[in-house]
Amino acid sequence: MKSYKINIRRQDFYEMVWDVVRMIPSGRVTTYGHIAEYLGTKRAARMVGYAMNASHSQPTIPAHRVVNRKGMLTGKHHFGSPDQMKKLLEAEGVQVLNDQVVGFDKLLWIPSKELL
DNA sequence: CTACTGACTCAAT
DNA sequence: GATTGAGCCAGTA
Repeated sequence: MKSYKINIRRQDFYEMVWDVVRMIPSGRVTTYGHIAEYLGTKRAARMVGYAMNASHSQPTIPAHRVVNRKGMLTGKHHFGSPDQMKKLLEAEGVQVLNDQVVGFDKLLWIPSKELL
């Protein structure tokens, strides 16, 4: 694990986000806000989503495991197909109902707590 | 350089 | 409790 929280300003923001997302265990999900918080800037939740948009070049980024704080699949439309995200989640054992993660509170994976 | 936008979140009404 | 407005940072026009 790298020591973040200090170099955060812009340069490797995307890389850090990607690293965190890559660490998300299969069958678990996390939120933009938690990732941003882990990176130090809690208010950079939007940037996390922005980084996700740039993760298209990074096939190893399970962006489907990243949802908003309510567990809603807000970014599903940015996948190839709107059903892609749901499909990927279900393939990992995550139930998705009405664009929302079922049992989101249980499946929530917080980097700063789970990873430590 | 200023303005607008966005896979977000929080606070106030 | 649902809806609305403002704050936030980075990228693009």
